[in-house]
Amino acid sequence: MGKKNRHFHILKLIESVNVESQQAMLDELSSQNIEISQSTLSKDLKELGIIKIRGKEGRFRFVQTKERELFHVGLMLKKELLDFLTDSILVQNFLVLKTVSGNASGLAKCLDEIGWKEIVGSVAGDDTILVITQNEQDAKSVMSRLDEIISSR
Amino acid sequence: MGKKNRHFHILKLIESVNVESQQAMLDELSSQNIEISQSTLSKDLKELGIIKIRGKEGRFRFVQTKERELFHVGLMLKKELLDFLTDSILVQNFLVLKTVSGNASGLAKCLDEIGWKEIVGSVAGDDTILVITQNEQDAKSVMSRLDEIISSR
DNA sequence: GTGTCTTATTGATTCACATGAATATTGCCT
DNA sequence: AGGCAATATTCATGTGAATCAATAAGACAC
Repeated sequence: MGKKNRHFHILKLIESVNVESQQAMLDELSSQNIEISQSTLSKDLKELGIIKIRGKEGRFRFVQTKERELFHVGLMLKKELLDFLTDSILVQNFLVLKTVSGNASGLAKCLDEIGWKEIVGSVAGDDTILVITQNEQDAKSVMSRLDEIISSR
Repeated sequence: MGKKNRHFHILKLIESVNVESQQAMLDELSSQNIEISQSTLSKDLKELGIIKIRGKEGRFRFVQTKERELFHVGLMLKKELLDFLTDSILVQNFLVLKTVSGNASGLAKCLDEIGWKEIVGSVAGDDTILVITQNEQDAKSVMSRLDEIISSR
C-alpha cells in the first residue's frame, strides 16, 4: 500500500472516526491493514498539515489546517496537474493555456485556489484555459512561474 | 530538468522538427540544454512508445504508437488522475465517482480512452462521474479494478 | 517540579529509480 | 556474407525517498 493511498485513508479517518491520539489512529489504520510506525504517522500528519486541537468537552480532534490544504494544492499543481498542460500562449494581458482534453477545469480550479496575485481570474473549457491578468507584465510573470515549476519536474 | 519535462520536449520534438535518428534528437535536445546519453534516450523513446518508421521518400520519422499512447493513458490514470478520486459508490449497474472539484471530466475522459470492456459509457459533471455498465457485476468489477490501482500507489 | 503520556526528530537502513558507459544486437547496404 | 551505422540492453553506480527504532521534546496532571 503506497503512501498516497495511506494519506487518503488518513484524511478519511479524521473526518469520520473519533480519534483522539496518534495511537488511536495507528490502531484504526491497522484494522484496515495499514501498518506503519508512529514516527511515520507523525510525518504523514505533518505533510498533510493535520494538527491536533481540543474541541468541546475537552476532547481532542485532528483537523487539516487551511494553510496546508493550500500547500497541498500547490503540490498537486506541481506534481500532477501541470502534466496535463501542453501549451501556453501569451496574448497581451491574457494567457491561453492548452491542456489534455478534459483537464482544463481541474487545472484552472487549482490555479484559482493557489491565488497567485497576478491572476485576476480564469475561464476554462474542455482543453483551454483563459487566464486573465491586469497587464502584459503580469501575464509574463505567470508564464514564467509556470515554466519554472514545469522544468523542475 | 526532470524526466517528465524531458519526455514532454521529446514529444514536441517528433511532431515539429524532422529528426531522422536518435543522434539528431540528442543534438536537438542538447540545443535546448537537455543533455542525456543515447541509452537514456533510447529508454525514453521506449517508455513513450515512440518508434522509427520509414516515411515517404525513404526518410525516417519517429511516431508515437497508439498502443503506447494508451499505455501512457494508463500510467496517467495510475499516477495522477486517481489522486483526484475521493469516493466511489456502487448503485446497481452504475458507479458514481466523486472527485476533487473540476477534475471529473479529465478522469472520465481517461477512463473512456482506456477502454475497459465493462464500461458502457460515462457522464461527467464538475466533481461527479456516472459510470454506466451493463450490470451490477461489471460495475463491481470496475470498482475493484480501480481499488487495486489505487492501493498500489 | 516530577512523572507520564503523547508527539516530533534523529540516524541508520533499505529500496526504487534514473542514469551513463560499455557492450550486444539489429538492420541495412553493397 | 561482411561491415557499418543505429539502436537496445546490461551492468554498475549514484541519488533521493520512505521507513523504523530509538531518542528527544513537549504537554499536562498531580
